[in-house]
Amino acid sequence: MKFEAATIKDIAKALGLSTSTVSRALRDSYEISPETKKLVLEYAEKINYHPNPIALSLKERRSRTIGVIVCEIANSFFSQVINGIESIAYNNGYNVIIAQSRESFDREMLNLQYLTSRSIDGLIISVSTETTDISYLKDLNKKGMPIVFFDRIVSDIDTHKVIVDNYTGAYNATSHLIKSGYRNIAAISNPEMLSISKERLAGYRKALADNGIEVDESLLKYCKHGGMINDEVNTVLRELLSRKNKPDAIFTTADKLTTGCLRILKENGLSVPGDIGLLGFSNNDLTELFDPALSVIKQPAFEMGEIATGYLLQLIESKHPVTDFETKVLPTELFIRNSTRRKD
Amino acid sequence: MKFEAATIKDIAKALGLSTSTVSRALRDSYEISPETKKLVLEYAEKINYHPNPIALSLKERRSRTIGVIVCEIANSFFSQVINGIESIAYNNGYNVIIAQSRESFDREMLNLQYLTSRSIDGLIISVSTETTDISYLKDLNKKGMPIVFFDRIVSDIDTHKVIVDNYTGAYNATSHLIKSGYRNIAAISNPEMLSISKERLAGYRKALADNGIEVDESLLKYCKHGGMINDEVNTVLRELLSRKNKPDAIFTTADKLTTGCLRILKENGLSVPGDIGLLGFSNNDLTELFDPALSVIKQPAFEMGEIATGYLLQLIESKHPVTDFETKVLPTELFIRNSTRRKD
DNA sequence: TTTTTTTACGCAATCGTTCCCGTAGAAAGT
DNA sequence: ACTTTCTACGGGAACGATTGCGTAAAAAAA
Repeated sequence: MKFEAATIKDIAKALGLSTSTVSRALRDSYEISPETKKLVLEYAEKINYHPNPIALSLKERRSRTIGVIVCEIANSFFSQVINGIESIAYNNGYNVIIAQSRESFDREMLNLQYLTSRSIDGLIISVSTETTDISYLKDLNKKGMPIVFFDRIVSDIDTHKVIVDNYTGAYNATSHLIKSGYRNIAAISNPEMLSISKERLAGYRKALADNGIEVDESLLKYCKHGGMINDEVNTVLRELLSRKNKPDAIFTTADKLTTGCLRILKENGLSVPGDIGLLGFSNNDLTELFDPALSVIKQPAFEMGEIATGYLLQLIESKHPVTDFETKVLPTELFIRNSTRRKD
Repeated sequence: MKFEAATIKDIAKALGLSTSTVSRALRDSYEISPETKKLVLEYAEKINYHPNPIALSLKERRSRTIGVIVCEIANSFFSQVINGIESIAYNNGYNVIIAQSRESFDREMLNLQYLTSRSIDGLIISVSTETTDISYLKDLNKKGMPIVFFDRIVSDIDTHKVIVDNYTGAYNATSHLIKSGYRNIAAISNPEMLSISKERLAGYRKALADNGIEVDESLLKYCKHGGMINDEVNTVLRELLSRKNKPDAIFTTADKLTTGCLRILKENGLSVPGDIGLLGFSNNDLTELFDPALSVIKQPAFEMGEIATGYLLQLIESKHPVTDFETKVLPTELFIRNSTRRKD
């Protein structure tokens, strides 16, 4: 079963013209007489002719397609970013192919190879929690593949990047916790190698230090798979809650960790914020409906996608190799709700 | 700035062979001597050769790409379906292009034209709330484009379909509301033209009837844009709540409507289930964290994606035109939580 | 009338790959 | 020694569209 589209040849044959003439007529070339143009255009319309983009891609050696790799589209943050990406891409006649790494380096590599072999013109990526070996990305970039990083960036590759001010976001969030009376604040984070983890934990540390609270490293927990595996959040929470000086609040650095934490705290019969405060990064639109309504740090996800795509198209369409790269840093927004409202 | 990949010609030139020989060596043809094969394979590996899929697509007149149109990927149900689609597609060497209609018929048409002009081999679609004119889809199907519908199907086009038993799902949900003591049960739904709306409302009606409750048509409200516009949920809720005999429970037939309802009820200071019960279709994984934990009807979204893709690949790869079509009907699952737990 | 210019088209190469043919040269059969 | 059969490879068309170049015929200029 195959879908056969009309080609320029069909038009040429039907009208007794050459394919060149038809092609030129369709593109409104000055060398074609008005009558012929009219003839061709009308017939093309009649048989519903559309140029074959694959043939065009082959000829022009560009696919007008950009690849996007995120860990998962079911994550609100990433789906919002993707919406931003698509809005700009489609407006510029570009197509978007989305691939999910699911926080696995192997899957990320597979997707990367798949996308590049599919002749994408450029790549927008937020790396997985497992990604430490960036040689493939580096090679790709060196060979001329335009790449833009967002959110989870890698510092070693020189290209455009779009992030938020993770440090300040985490600093303000932690400060808010302290101001609310919490002292023994644990942090649950993605692996430390991740750029966002580093920055967010740095902000957390600084806020504690600025308020005269010593950083207790044993209150810092990492989830290797970014909470993709529910059990790992469970494990670190059990560790934290079995301490003699239990934390009175938890700061989480990722969406999945934030909601995962709340789920497990509730499953364990702990009341939030009664027994323990909770605040974390999350772009989920429904956190205000939670019990308790969650205090969260939000990123301007849609805008990040827009900016990243703007950067990428700039790289793709630049005639000369670009050597001057920008890193756009956007502000985060802190939403204070019940999960950090201490009853005292 | 352009990314130039190695071609078969590069190999041919470097080794003093013809492109035909290289091509055959790479495909392990019997007409090529073992020594030549080894030579070619090693060199190809060395320069990291990958066949250009665009050239292949042009030659084979298939893109190994399937198009997916949903209303939005940020919706849990659809992102889960997409995960199911991708898992099967990738395992079979197919690529997936996702497009969002955002409940707009115009956008759906644009995406449809875009995808077909991008030479997709097949299409998986759940139509928008606005879609009534299906002539384009019909034409496409007639011309040989393999199409599989899921969730929001159209009865007029004969092809494979994947749905859930919406009728029974809604029947059981409504029965549960009645058993819980609710009598004056309103329903908020997507437009009636949508297959799922029809079926779900039919289940709702039958459950009322079977329990001796007369269906009050004025308790049935429709949201034209499926809750994409927050205001429309607001409007219908205001209408319902300003009645003299207010509904004591609400049954919603779509994810966005369910969460939207809860948000507005809370904004209006109404307690759920104290003042009003709430139960609806939703595939959101976080509804149990809500205040109150939401009673929901879930669809086996991932499985639906898998099955739809299986059907589509079957259509694409079938040598002969397929005339015998299946409609797979999967069961829904009812989760009873606090939003329907009447305090009495 | 002859030459030049313009108009309006066709031919053929190109993109990367596959595949149907054709064919040297070696091996095998007579 | 001569014919036949393999073996191992090359030539070239094809997929659909674009585009530089060449060119008849018509129009304009000489």
